[in-house]
Amino acid sequence: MKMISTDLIKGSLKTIVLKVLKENGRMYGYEITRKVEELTAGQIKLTYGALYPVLHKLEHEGVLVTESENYNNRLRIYYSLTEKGESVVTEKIREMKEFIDSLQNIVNPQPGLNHA
Amino acid sequence: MKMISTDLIKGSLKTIVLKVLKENGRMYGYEITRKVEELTAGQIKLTYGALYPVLHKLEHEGVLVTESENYNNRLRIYYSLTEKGESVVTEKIREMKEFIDSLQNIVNPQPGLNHA
DNA sequence: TCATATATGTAAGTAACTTATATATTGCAA
DNA sequence: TTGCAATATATAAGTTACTTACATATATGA
Repeated sequence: MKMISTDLIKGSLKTIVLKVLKENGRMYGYEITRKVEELTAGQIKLTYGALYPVLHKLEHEGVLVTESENYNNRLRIYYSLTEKGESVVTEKIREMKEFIDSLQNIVNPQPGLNHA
Repeated sequence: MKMISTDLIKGSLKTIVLKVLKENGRMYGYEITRKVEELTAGQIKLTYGALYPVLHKLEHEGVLVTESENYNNRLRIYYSLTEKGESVVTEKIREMKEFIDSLQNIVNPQPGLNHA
């Protein structure tokens, strides 16, 4: 099973990260990539070069907060949504659902259902 | 109803154009943007600065061919899929369907359905 | 007469990524 | 005991698919 082209995924990263955090509460970066892989049956694999900068940016914007911990001599930086983050993710998900609907109307058009 | 953020749409443009051309046969650029707007209830509006370069590129790659015509003193350049284009669009649609499935598994996770 | 719709096009700029690189520990297999 | 895969985070340089702005021209309706 071929992976999805990165061009398609590009743009969805932030929403994906936030939604996974909303579902699972506190998570660390590495864990997020694994969760996304699991949810998408390996179709979407986040790269760390994309993930960490996004997490830092979201923290800087006050959407996420961090807690550092040590597990088995390995640093883990847990991220969780702030109150602001909760409302951001709600809006992002709404938008993504509309996006999915739009794509579905294109790949699987229902004749007569849309007439502008 | 707010439009979908361009970041999300970015990456889907090529597939959208090709799929619409597959459904409707011969179309000109302006017509394509209108059709996409119609199909997505105004959610996705292609910009000409993105559309025309993509059409030219796809023509250059042998995915599309053009026929110029004059309608009401206005130039219309009709695009249609080549044989190569047909197989390209089939693959693109397959990929987009997987993408939609993946996004759906994220925004609407089904517990217990995915276990890696 | 003036805005809106129709129709195509290019050039400059942005930013969200990818790819490559860096570091360090654990655990398992050869 | 050596060496690779997995775990864990991170930055820097480069790419590219777009957006925004600009350019041109006709038809149509207010």
